[in-house]
Amino acid sequence: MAKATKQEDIARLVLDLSRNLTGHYEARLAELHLTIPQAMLLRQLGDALPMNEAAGKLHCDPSNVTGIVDRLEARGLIERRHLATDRRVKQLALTPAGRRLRRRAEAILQTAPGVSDLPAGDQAALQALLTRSLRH
Amino acid sequence: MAKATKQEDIARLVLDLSRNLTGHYEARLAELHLTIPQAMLLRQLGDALPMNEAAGKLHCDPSNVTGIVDRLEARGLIERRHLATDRRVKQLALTPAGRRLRRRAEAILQTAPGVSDLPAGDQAALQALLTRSLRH
DNA sequence: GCTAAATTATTGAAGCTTCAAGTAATTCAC
DNA sequence: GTGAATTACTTGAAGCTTCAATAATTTAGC
Repeated sequence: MAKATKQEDIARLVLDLSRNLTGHYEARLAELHLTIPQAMLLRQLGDALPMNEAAGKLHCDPSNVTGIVDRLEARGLIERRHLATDRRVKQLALTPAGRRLRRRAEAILQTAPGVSDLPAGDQAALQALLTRSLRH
Repeated sequence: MAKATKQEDIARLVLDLSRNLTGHYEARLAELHLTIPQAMLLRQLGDALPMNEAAGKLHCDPSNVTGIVDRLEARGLIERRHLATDRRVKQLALTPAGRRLRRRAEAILQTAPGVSDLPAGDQAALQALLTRSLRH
């Protein structure tokens, strides 16, 4: 009776797989007492970054970054630095502790359960199809 | 420099595509003044359902359903009905207005931009690969 | 140079999400 | 049949998300 169109089925699969992945990342990052957005932010801080640009990288609103930074800063993982040349912007920079934790978070974000069990050929095919879907 | 593994790339693509899809649904559902979770809940209410089971269908915590139901009920789209045989459970049922809105929400949830632009053969291949990834 | 417009970060409101704790009702165990 | 677990729903806290509004600063126009 469902009469779901094929595109609807595929959309469901994408959302389900996405939920699986984020659930996995959540669980693994919880061991580091990090949330996904916090880890994603650390991940971007190879070099110092204005909050402004961090929001861009994270595909979220700048107002969102404020809270994430507040919590990471409270833990001493990052710090806000006033930029001398433009006193509006605050540069985000890792502390030594932040740098250490970032390495561990990155290792977690590099895994992809489910996907990693596919044979190499299938992974390549999947990558190509997803890329094409995204382009549209 | 990126040195990202292929599985990491694929995970990114899945998350990106998922973000695209939910962004699309959000925008279209906003025309009906519905959020995605609200539309998902309406979608499940072909027949009346205990809140309990609704939480299961939505893959979320029961406490979550309370708030979503509060808002839909405040708009007169659904109602809580006490079950006579077990006074703990509250059945969720659509009102006539809810039934009408549900049809419009379903039409939106059946679309899948990006995916729908792939040729039929690619769609089938993508569906197979995603299904296999989910099984692992 | 000085006003107007644009830009950066923050705050607050509303909604979703999870978890932990609490209440009410039912079931189980004896 | 009464006391103890179990189950259904709710509430509250903490975090993420968006949007709208605000303060501080910078840039542009004139």
